[in-house]
Amino acid sequence: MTMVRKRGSPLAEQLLETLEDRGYRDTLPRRAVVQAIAERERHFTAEELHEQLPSVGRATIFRSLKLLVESGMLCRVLLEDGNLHYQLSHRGHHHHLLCVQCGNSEDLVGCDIEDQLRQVAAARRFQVSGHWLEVYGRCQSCQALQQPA
Amino acid sequence: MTMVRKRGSPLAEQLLETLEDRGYRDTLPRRAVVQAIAERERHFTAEELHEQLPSVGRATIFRSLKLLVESGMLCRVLLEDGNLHYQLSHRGHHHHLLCVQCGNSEDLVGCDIEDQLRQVAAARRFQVSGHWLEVYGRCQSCQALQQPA
DNA sequence: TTACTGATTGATATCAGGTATCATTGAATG
DNA sequence: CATTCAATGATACCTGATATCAATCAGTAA
Ligand SMILES: [Mn+2]
Ligand SMILES: [Mn+2]
Ligand SMILES: [Zn+2]
Ligand SMILES: [Zn+2]
Repeated sequence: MTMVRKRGSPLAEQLLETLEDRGYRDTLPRRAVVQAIAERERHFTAEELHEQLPSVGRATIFRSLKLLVESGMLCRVLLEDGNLHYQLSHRGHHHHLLCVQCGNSEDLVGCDIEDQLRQVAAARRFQVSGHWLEVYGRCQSCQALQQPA
Repeated sequence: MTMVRKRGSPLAEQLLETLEDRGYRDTLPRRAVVQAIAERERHFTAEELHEQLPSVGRATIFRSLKLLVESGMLCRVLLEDGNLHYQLSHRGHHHHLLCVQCGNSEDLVGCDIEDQLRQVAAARRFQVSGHWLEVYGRCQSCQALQQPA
């Protein structure tokens, strides 16, 4: 009945290493969660993850998500309907172009929204320390699918 | 035991009129909710409102909030801690400068973030239809209060 | 290898914010 | 007034998440 610690995908291993570097232990439930996340290509909810991993306690699912978000490996995505999803984060700070039709999200990096914000806020003596931005619309493929009139 | 329909503040009356123009009835619970909101200067939660108006059913509180948001008279404010608050909205689309220290929020109107977004997204063939933006930082008075070194 | 110890886990309870149901009430209209 | 359907509120329920806490296990030291 001894569970074997199997090697996960390279991405999963990398995520686990980062957690270890931060002082968190390499546990079986954690491995399962991280591996499942590493395999996902789209944003997901905590519940979806839990359905996929019924052997992992719900609390542990949420604890792992929080850990990964705090460590910058996971980002939270606010859908237009107000639901909060999670998604692997490969880069630093960025935003999302969320397609309201197919649900896909593209990362929006290197835009100068930050500088813009800082400027416009500075004019009002407001010291910007952070922000939250989600962009909703239709992705290229969804446009192509229905535009051809 | 017949409740009297009292006249509310000018702002409350104006909000109610807008609701009536949209086909919603002028009811006693609605008046109470709208009046309470009109008196608030800061963002608040549904629960806070319910505590203030225990005679109004919880469901009605939420229904009224949704109505006012849909009608553009109330805006939802996403705090940095993830909590959702509500706040009177006097103008059209705008954003908030949220002070993480005192909790106040200033409206950010007339910034060109929208155009920026549309441009940067268009370059990626993404058709922007909406967005959500909250800006966090410190307001002028909170800076003044603690900066004097 | 084994012993130790605190981090981690999962069952459970609890919470916050919000929606669905539905019998009852009451605002608007004529 | 009488009618009628929008609105209400009690209740149950739901999603997403956290608090508790005894049991377990990963990492380290012996
Ligand atoms: Mn992201
Ligand atoms: Mn606002
Ligand atoms: Zn799409
Ligand atoms: Zn402030």
